[in-house]
Amino acid sequence: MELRQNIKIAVDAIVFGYKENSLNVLLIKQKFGVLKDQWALVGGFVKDGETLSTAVNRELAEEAGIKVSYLEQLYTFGDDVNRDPRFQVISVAYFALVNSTKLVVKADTDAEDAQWFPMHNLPQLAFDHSVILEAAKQRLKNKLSYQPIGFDLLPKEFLFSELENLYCTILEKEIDRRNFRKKILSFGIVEETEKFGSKKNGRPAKLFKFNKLKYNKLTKEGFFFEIYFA
Amino acid sequence: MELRQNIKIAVDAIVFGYKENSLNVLLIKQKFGVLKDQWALVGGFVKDGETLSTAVNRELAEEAGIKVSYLEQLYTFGDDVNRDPRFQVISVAYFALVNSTKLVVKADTDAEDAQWFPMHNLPQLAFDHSVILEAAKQRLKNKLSYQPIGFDLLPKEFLFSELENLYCTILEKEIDRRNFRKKILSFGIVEETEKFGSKKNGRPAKLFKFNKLKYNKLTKEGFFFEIYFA
DNA sequence: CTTATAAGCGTATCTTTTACGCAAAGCTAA
DNA sequence: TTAGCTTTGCGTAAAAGATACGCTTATAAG
Repeated sequence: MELRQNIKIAVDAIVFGYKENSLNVLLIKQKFGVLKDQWALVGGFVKDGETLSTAVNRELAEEAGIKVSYLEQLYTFGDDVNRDPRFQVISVAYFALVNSTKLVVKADTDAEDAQWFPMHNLPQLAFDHSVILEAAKQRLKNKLSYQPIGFDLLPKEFLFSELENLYCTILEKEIDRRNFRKKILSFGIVEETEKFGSKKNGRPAKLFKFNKLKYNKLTKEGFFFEIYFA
Repeated sequence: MELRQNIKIAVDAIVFGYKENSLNVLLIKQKFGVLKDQWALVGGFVKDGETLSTAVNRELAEEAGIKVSYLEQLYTFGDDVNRDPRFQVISVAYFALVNSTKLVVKADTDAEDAQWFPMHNLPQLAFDHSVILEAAKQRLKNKLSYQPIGFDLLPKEFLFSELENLYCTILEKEIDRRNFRKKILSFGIVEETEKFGSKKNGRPAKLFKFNKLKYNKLTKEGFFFEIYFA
């Protein structure tokens, strides 16, 4: 079969990180090529014989040297034929989260500069990357309410106030501290440890951890994680 | 920039229809080519300069001659390099619904045979199409509970019992008739008409219709459609 | 006129959500 | 040492929503 098709396929990753009440995205600035001196999402072309997953993971490793704690396909962007000025490129975007402890990226891996930007202070982005980023932000906001992905943004052990602030920050909403705690604890998938976290003032707080195994077990039994607040 | 990439990009559409307590999928059987005599999803390769949306709509028109009432991107399948035995093909799958009145497709549009199959009696499918179909079924089940897409499967005017049976059938779950009705009506997005539907026996039932405008308006104001039942 | 069948309305009970009050445990500074 | 500030952690009353049904109404068939 002969098939002349000159469409190229790329993958892009939107990597979110959370630290000190701020949601951040990982962006890279290439020193050469068309993207020279422009901030862009981590990504690149898929190689022949490579799967989509392999491609994103490779780009994440090559361009940012980062290990993500959560990764899922977001959306495939191909309704703007001129999204790349060079030629027609379809981009399969992936949504990724990293543990806040890994938020300091070793920059300049190869020929790139990787840097975290707070969501409320973004630079100009290349191509249609701001559109893709907006879609990712929406996905994050939605998923936070019906899947326990917030834990992928926090360290293994965290304070309840950190979890609560994460929800408030990302959902851009006020949540009653006491009801939030009650709801989360009622699920039985977050357990308290013996350790205490350090804070400047106030009563010392216990560290908690997410029991993923228990979550998976409960999910199989029909449990449904859900956090909605007025 | 030189870029040798021999990956081809295709679109596939999973078209669902509902009629007489049965969820159906539209499949086509090509009379020529590699797919000769095999049932497959509607789909084909994207043409140069064509957007993804344009491609699906074109395939839907060409291969099935059908107008869908709902269309959204489902997922991009590209993690199995050999999903197509000829060469590496990445498929962007779309999820579509059609109004039950259009469920009789004018077959043999060109060189194909389009036919509706009930979900519980499917033929062998080409490629990885059964995997794609399974993903679509899951999407349908999920979305039904938090978006009013059920109406896209029914005629403009429908009986409450039809809507209820649609939910029971697709969710494969028993739902209390009276509570279901109460819940749906409480949203204020389904209105009763003056007309009555025809049924063999029992008390005659009013026809209802979905007020999409009102739904959109309410959604902007923060309304959230949600139907979960134990 | 009786029976069968599905539509349509109402209500009591149980569960969940929401809105707060308040005590406990540490830090800081007078 | 103690008063004042801050954050954690627990509890509870009231409001809202979900669930489980009972019962009437309207038609067709026999």
